[in-house]
Amino acid sequence: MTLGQKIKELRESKGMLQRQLAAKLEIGDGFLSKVEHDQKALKREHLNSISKIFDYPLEELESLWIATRIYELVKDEQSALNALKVAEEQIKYGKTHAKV
Amino acid sequence: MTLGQKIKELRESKGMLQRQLAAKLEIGDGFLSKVEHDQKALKREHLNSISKIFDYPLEELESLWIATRIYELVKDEQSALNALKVAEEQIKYGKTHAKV
DNA sequence: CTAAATTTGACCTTTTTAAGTCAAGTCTGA
DNA sequence: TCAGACTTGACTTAAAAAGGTCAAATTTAG
Repeated sequence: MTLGQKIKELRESKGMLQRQLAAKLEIGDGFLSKVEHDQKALKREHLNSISKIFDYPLEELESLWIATRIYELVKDEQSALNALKVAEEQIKYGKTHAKV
Repeated sequence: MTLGQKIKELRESKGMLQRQLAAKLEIGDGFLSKVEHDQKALKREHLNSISKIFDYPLEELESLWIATRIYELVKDEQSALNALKVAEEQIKYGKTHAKV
C-alpha cells in the first residue's frame, strides 16, 4: 500500500470526487490525480488535513509518506533491500548513541 | 557502520593520509574529512575509485552509500523504522509487479 | 613544544527538487 | 453519445541540495 493508494481508497470510501478533495486541500485536481498515482508528493502539512477529513490516524499517513520518499530514493537500486537493512542498523545505532 | 566510517577504516588500514586519498579522488582534504564524518556525501563515481584503491567490493560501498542517504532522510522521524518496513514492502511488491 | 594531520565553519556556484498549474486527451457509464 | 471524471505532459518558479573550496582552529604524536 502506498500513500497514493491509501488516499484514493479513503476518498472513494466517502464517495468523494477528486475535485472535492482537491478543493479541501486547496490544490488542483490534476495534482491530486498525480498524488494518487504517487507521481507527485503532497506537502506534509496536507497529511493533517487528510487525517481529519477521513478520521484516519496521522501516524499511518506519515509512515506511508516517508516510505514513499524512501521508495523513490532506492527504487532503481539493485541493492535496495540490502541498503534498507544497513540503514535500519544505522538508525538503531543512532537511537542509542544519539548526541543530544 | 556508515560509509564514512568504512572509508576511514580502509584509509587507515593502508596507513594513508586524508591528503593522499583526497588527491587520488581529486577532492580537497577538508571535504574528505567531512565525508568520513558523514557530513557530506561523495559522488557515486568516487565509490569506484575507492573500491579499486582499497580492493574492496563496490556493492558494499554502494549499500553503505544508499543507506546513508536513507538515514539522512529519516533520521529525525519518530516512525523511521516503521516507514522502513513499509518501504520494504513497497519495494518487494514493486519488484514482482514491475511495469517493464 | 610543535609540526603535521585533521576538523570545522563560512561561503560559493550549479544543479535538482518541490510543488504546483493548466489545457488537452482519455475513460466511463447512463 | 456526450458529459463529467480522471489522467497526462509540458511547463514554471522558488527553494534546497549537491558538491565542493579555503582558512582558521583544534587535535595528536613524537
